[in-house]
Amino acid sequence: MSDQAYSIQQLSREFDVTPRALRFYEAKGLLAPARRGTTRLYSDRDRTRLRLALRGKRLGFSLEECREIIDMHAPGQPGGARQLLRLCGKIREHRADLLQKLRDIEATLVSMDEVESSCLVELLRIDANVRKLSQ
Amino acid sequence: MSDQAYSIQQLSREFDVTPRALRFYEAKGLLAPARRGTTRLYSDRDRTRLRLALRGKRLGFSLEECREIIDMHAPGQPGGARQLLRLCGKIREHRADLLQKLRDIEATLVSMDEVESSCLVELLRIDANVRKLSQ
DNA sequence: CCTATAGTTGACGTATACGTCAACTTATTG
DNA sequence: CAATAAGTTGACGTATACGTCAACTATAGG
Repeated sequence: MSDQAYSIQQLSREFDVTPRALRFYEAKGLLAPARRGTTRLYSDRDRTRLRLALRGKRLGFSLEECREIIDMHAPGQPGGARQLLRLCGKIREHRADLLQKLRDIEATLVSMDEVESSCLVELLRIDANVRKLSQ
Repeated sequence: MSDQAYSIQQLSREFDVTPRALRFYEAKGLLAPARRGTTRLYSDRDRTRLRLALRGKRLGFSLEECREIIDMHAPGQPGGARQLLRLCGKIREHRADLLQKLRDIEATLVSMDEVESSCLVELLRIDANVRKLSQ
């Protein structure tokens, strides 16, 4: 376990986001860096949470949803049975959402393949014509 | 090919979006319904484009990106070789994006499974305790 | 000690994606 | 024909996710 601490610039460069975005994520409860004076010190935990947040964003989740998903992983108090059941429910919801996205991706990839195929066919046709004419 | 025409309400109900959203998508060039007087008449083509747009939205694409993706399918002028090559490029970009999303989904599903497992284990532990106490 | 660099907190601006009136026009029906 | 119902175009409001200053602080190096 590397117990590293990162400055806001280091982290922002590593994940290609602006310092402003990191502060915004903090305000939204996604990150909670320590402080040395007023300066933020990001831990490996923050780094992991950021990674998960950006992954969620790529999948079209809002920051609020990202926080919900990330907080599932949070190794905190497991809570009572009631909390655990709620968590399981949330997981089921988000999983259904993800499976829908999976189907959407499959379908989109298929139709992209189709478009690309007819595109290549057309290109070959044009190429054939050019060769014919320049013969 | 059903040559149906839909009112704005019909379409909005079918896809669970508001009429306002449909007008907005039209303003953004995603839809182009015919008119009877001033009233919009949506064709099956509009219906298909709407379906693709909503699919794109679920995957986190902006309406602008959705339009770009949808316009690929548009059976219009195939354009010259230059246009076709540009189209192939666009397809490659979006495909890379989708494959990244696919990896993101896989990873998220895996970690959700992990969380759910430990959640269920904890629930069983609690349940065992309860049985023990009420025995 | 002075400067350069990195960091901080407001505060306001902006792009996207609509929601929500208001005011008006058609279209249908008892 | 009068009253709903459904449609239209502005116009302004709102939530999200930051961008972009401004003004100030802290700290390390020459």
